[in-house]
Amino acid sequence: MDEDEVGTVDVPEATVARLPQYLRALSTLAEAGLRTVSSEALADAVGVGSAKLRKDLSHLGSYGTRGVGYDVEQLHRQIADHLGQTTSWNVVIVGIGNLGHALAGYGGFASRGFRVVGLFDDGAHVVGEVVSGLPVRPLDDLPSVLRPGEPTIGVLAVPAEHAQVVCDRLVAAGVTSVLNFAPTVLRVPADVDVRKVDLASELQILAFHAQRRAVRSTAAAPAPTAPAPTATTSVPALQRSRRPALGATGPVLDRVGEVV
Amino acid sequence: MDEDEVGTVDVPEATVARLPQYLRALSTLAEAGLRTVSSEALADAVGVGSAKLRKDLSHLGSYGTRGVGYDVEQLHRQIADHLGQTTSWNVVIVGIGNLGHALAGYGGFASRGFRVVGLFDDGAHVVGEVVSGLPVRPLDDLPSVLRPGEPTIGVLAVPAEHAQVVCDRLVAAGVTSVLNFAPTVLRVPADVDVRKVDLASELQILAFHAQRRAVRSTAAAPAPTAPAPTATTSVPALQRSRRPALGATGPVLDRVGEVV
DNA sequence: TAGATTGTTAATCGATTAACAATC
DNA sequence: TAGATTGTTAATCGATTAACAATC
Repeated sequence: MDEDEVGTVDVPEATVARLPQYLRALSTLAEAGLRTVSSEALADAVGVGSAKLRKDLSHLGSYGTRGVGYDVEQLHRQIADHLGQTTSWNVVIVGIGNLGHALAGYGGFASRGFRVVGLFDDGAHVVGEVVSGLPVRPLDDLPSVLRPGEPTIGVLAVPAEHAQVVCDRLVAAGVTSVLNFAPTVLRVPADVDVRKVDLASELQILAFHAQRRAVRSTAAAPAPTAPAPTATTSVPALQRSRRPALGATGPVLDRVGEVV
Repeated sequence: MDEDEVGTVDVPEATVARLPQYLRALSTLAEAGLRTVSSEALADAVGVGSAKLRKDLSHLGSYGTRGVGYDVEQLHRQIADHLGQTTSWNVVIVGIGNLGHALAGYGGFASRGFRVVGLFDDGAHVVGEVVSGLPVRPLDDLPSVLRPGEPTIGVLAVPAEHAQVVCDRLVAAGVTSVLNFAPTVLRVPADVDVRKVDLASELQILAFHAQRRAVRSTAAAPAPTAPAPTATTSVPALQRSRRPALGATGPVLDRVGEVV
């Protein structure tokens, strides 16, 4: 560790993913009038351990003051710098369906320095419509909106079937950062960065854990000697689990193709 | 590894997060008429290494056939089982703003076995409105919609300021799985499972990497002996990086409170 | 039997955590 | 100086990966 310039030192991915949370917590603290904060207090506000927080900050070359803590404003600036929050980023949204619509109007983007500068869709019924103050344009207009030299993030909110094609067009137009809401794997050149948000997956993961809790609590029941007692007998739960076991409903088959 | 019953063996978190992707890929393969698939091919479709896939499946106690591969339908059933996809899950959405609206109409939920059974909001202007076929009800109606015995997932799409209060009410009503779209840390009892989706964070993480690429490519430029050449001279890029350096725009401060 | 592909082993890597010496 | 809190070290844990023996 020598140079301290932003972007010089390597920051672990897990740390990067937490930086936005720290930043947000610091904003809240600053608004509350706090000038200084300890790793303990900040970590707490974000719901992580203080050791992890300090480790994370150490990757930024951040300097707190021993015995005192961190200067809230300075640390905020430092993290914002690392996240590129000093620059305003342009965002284009492709696919103005249900979700694209919502994203176009999402206040959380603007407040963190992201400016939605273009909405795109090739559906005849949407093109031309004005959404959140911006006209929906055909995909062909992409190049005219993407100013080379201005960093632009592409948000993909199209159905899975179209995701790859649309992504290709974004890349062709010079976009190198893509946020993909379609449940598909996108193939992109090595210099393009793709992040994926899969809403249904999130529910599926929750369901996995919930089922597990349910099964566990059932499994913990003593093997019934007589015919099993009625429905949901209270059972010695293992760790977590308050819900009764799942009532079996008809099987459900996964389908492809639907999104947004 | 003895018993093979779903929910018995421990499955690593990283694996759980990939199961929905495998499931989806298997659906696609099945639709394409494939009866059998090798770990190589399936892994490929999901964008992971085949070793990782096989390791993941081994946690489920899955049995493929050496020399042959996996039976597409059987593997699909097996994973669906583990994910609790055999049961239909109820979902309630709280906060019918921009995002809640979109989620209520999101086709990707239904197709994966999630049924939206209730929409809630306390805003005078939304209550009573019908969204995607469901009436928006006041939060007080929560208990009447949540059938004890039916596993229900709560989706939080309210502004950050209200997230904790609303979450408390969900928990009080018996919800033990929460998907949180508000950029706040939720405090919940140990038996409640919370997952968070922070849309702005995703952009921030992309911005971090993009900035890094930009800085790197600039840093790789030979120290100019004469006054630096104009603007974006082509520069020996390190690995990735095609974009010019960021044009500095005014600083942007983070704010709290806005969501959805 | 020969070829293919699994399930598992062992090595490696990255992330988390607790503990503490450094230092304000 | 005494108390507080950082930044870092070292131990631990979990996840990834390559390689290969088992076996269809």
